[in-house]
Formats: sequence, C-alpha cells, structure tokens
Amino acid sequence: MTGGRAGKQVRRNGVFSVSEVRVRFAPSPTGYLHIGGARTALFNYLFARHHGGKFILRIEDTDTERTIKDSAEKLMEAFRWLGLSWDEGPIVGGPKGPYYQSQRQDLYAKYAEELVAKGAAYKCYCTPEELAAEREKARLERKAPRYSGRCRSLTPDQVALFEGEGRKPVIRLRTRDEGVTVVHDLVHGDVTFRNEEIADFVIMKSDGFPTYNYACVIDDWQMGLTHVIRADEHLSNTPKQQWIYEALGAPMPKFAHVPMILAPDRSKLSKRHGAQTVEEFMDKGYLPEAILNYIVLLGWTPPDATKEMMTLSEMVELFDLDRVSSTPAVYDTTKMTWMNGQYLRMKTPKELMEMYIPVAEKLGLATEEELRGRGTWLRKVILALRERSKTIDEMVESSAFFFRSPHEYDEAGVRKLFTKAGVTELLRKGAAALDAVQDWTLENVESSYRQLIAREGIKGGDIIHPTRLALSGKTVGPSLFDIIEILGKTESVARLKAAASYVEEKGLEGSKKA
RNA sequence: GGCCCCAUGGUCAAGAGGUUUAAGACGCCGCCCUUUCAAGGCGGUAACACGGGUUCGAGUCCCGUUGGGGCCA
Repeated sequence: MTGGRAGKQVRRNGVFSVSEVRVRFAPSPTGYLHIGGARTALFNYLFARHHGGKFILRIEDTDTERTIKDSAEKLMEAFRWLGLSWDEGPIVGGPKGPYYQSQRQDLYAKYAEELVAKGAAYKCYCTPEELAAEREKARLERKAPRYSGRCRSLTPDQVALFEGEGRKPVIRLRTRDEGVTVVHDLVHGDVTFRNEEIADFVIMKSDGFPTYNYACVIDDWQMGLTHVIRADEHLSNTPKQQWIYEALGAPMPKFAHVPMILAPDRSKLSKRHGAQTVEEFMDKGYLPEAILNYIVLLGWTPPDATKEMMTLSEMVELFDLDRVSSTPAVYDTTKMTWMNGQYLRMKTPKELMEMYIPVAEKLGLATEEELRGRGTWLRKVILALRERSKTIDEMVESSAFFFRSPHEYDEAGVRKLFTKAGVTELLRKGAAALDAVQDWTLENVESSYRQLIAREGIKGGDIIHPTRLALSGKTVGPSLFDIIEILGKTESVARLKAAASYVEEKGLEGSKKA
C-alpha cells in the first residue's frame, strides 16, 4: 500500500512499469548544502526510492558569476556523508547527461532557436535603458511594471537596424493575456494564475545564457523527469515553466512544492542565521542519521505520527507525498541535538571510537597512534561519556581531563567543596586509600573509598565531590569510581595530592566562613 | 507595488465536519532514581490568529481581516 497521490501507477505487483519515477535535486553550487536544500533533496531521494525510481543530481552552474569553486564537490561530499546516493549525475554519469548545466549550453540555444522559428518566442532588442524607462512609466501610471511587447512583431528592416547598431537581443517567450494557467500541485492542489500577470519573459539573455526558468525546463524535460519536487519558493515560477513546456510541446511533469524551511526569525535561511549547513553540523560532531531524521520531520509526518525515530530505510518505506504538509517549518537545532544524543547512545564503542579519534587529535588530546594504542582504555572513556554527550565534539571536550590533569578547578566547585573544614586531610586520605589498592579494579577502587568513608564516619558525598573536583577540575561528569579506575592509580593519587597542596597554598580550607 | 503560498502550544507537528473535555516529540518545570551531571521513569506547563458565514454540529468547509513567507519587478 503506497497510497500516494503520485507514482501510484508505477509499481504493480512488484513489477516496474515504463513510467518509472524520475526526480532530481538541482542545487546551484554557490556555497554549502544548507538544511533546506538537504531536506528537499531527501524528499526527492525518498520519493524515488519508495517508488523504485531514479534520483538524479544536476548541478545548476549556469550563473558563472555566483558559482563558487569546489562548491559542487563539497555538495557531493555532504551527500555522501549523509548517505544519499544518486543514480544519475556527476561522477556516476547516466544516459541523460551531462549533469552540469554549464555543459549543456548548446541545448538551450538550440531549443531557443526552434522556439523562435516556430513563432513561440521572439528576439527582443530593447536595451536595459529602454526597459527601465518603460518600467518607470508604468510606475508613474501606477500600473504593474511589465514588458510591453514592443518587439513582438519587428519588421526585417527594424531588426536589421538594431543589428546594425550592434544590439544583442534577448529571446522572449510569447505569452497571451486571456485565460488562466493552473498548476496542479501535488501538495497545494490547484493553484491558479491569471495569464495577464505574466508578460513575455526572457528565456535567453543577451549574453547567450539561458534564464533559470528556461534552463530548468529544458533539463527537466530532457532528463525525462516525471515529478518536480522542489521548495515552495518556486511555485510562483511554475506557470512560466508550464508555458515553456507547452511551447516546446514537451510532456509536463507533476509538480510538488514542498514547504520551505525558515530560520528561527521566520525568514528565509541565510548566512546571518549561523549554523545552517550540513557541513557545519558534520564539523560539530553531529551524526548523519540524526540530521536526516530531524529534517525529514520538517514538512512530512510518517503515517504513525508518534514514531519519530526512523532509519533511512524506514523513511524510504514510509515516505510519500500525500503526507507532506504545506506549511513552512521553522528550523531549530535543539531537537536535532537531542536526537543526535539519542543516536549517539545507539552507537557501539567501536563506532564511537572511529568518530572520536579524529576530533581528539584535532583538539590536541593525543595523536591517532597514541589513541589507537590505548584502545581498551579509550573504550572505557567513551563508555563513561556516551550517555552524557549529545555530540561527538562534546564527548571529546568533556573527556579532556582524562588526558591531562586539570590546570584549573571549577570556580563554583572550589567555593563549595575546597573551602570545607578538613578537606585537605580528606583528599590526602583518599590518595592514601587509593595508593593502597593492590588489584586495580573498579570494585576495589570503590570499596577502598567506601571503607574510608565508613572509617571517617562521613557521608559519601563529603569526599566524593571534592575528589571529583580534584581529579577532573569539574563538578559534573561520569561516576567518580569510573573516573578513578580509568585514570589509574598513579595519576589519581598524584592529582589528589596536587589538589590538597593547592587548597593549602591558597588557604582555602575554612575560608568560606571568613 | 502586483501576484502566489501559509496560519493548531516557544519549536516540530497529529487532526481529511461529530470518536477532541485537541495526540505525540523537543524545550521548560517538578518528582523519582542517584556520588555530581547526564541518561532513564513519572507527572505538569502550554495551542486551534481574529471576524463573519455554511451546518443540527467547525481546529476541520467558504469569505474577509490581520500576520508571516515567497516570486516578479
């Protein structure tokens, strides 16, 4: 039971018919893969996989001014990291290539000429100045600024004159004013636009490059797309694109405009909003499954809305367009971070180690060789931190004290714990107790401390808390006995003694009351 | 400015006219567990933007207002 509004006809009794679903994600390489783009790409990917179709990646690098070098590679790297593979596109190739718009320029020119020959489009020689004057005039008359159509029926003489002046024409599509254009959108339903709103628009610029709407249609058509699943911001462009399909005599794909992802201030995501690209989260120690799981919930709900945690393959199984919402979603990292913690806890120590090592090395805790050489020990560190970390980076940071003794103690902790009467003595007794442990196991470490606590007739917390501060410099962290066991006898004893001396030197003991 | 889209708690959202005294998740608050912090368990906080219709009955349908967003220029 797929139950979708789209692609239903595709799979019958497990046999794929000729109308195989073909969808694409077409980013322009102007930066990194932002969360909104990733979500739209994911929807396309899931739709294709769910219906046994093809997911195509196309790089829209027509706007050479804005194209950033290596950006396409970065984009693909992010896709690979997320685990989203494409069936056709850069690197993997495919029958409908090339998959870079910059390599398809001849196609745009060719079809544009055909449209001109058919009379569906025409060359327009108006200069930017003339157009600006027209717009200004319309503005003064309080009319919608739109192209007047003055070049619609130029005589050969006029054309010769303009050409003689060295004017470079643009190519405009001929539109008509009567009637309406309806977009049958799979998520919004029918959306109607009055044709008079759409003036003859440019498909080829005077520099010979295609406009966005036109290039997009040529490619979508030539690549045999059955569905165009893209962000809502393109809905307003769709009537124009439908006109182009019509002029071309090309079959129209089905359109699905999925809701946009907004920044917390409800505006379109942009640089100033900070963390918003997949790459940034990758660098911050987030897990791809958490990112995927979080973003899939932005604009889509699984049939059982209470089951939010899903693997990629579960998403593939459950996803369809009929449960995509039409309301924009504000993107907020808090829940994603929580989700990341959930996934972190599902990881095995071995998996975590592989992610931990490069970050630890980057932070200068140890070299990769050192870390791998102490695998058994590192495993304990990771296990101690796994359920109190939300990201890999956080895990690494909070493990720092295992590698080097604290060079400072938490201020509030010092005030509360190192100022108590008898604390110096207690720390030294703790050191002595640990020093006396013969067989260094977690059990023995704990019992040595428990015995000390009993001997002294104090509460566990009276020594446990100062000890934690002495060993880690912090008041929070893993179970104290885990810390001691992992740190080892020599190091634990040394840190306790060092802390005792510190308290003495600073004259902290009993200072609280003063 | 014109056109288009959208409107359930702080955020993501369920809800396809009566089953809703409106799910669930994150966050926040409290309690339990506990050597701290987490994790986990339990409980709580908090919403149908507004105004008109339609209907026996509207969060759910229609219109308008307001607000937000987008596209075009």
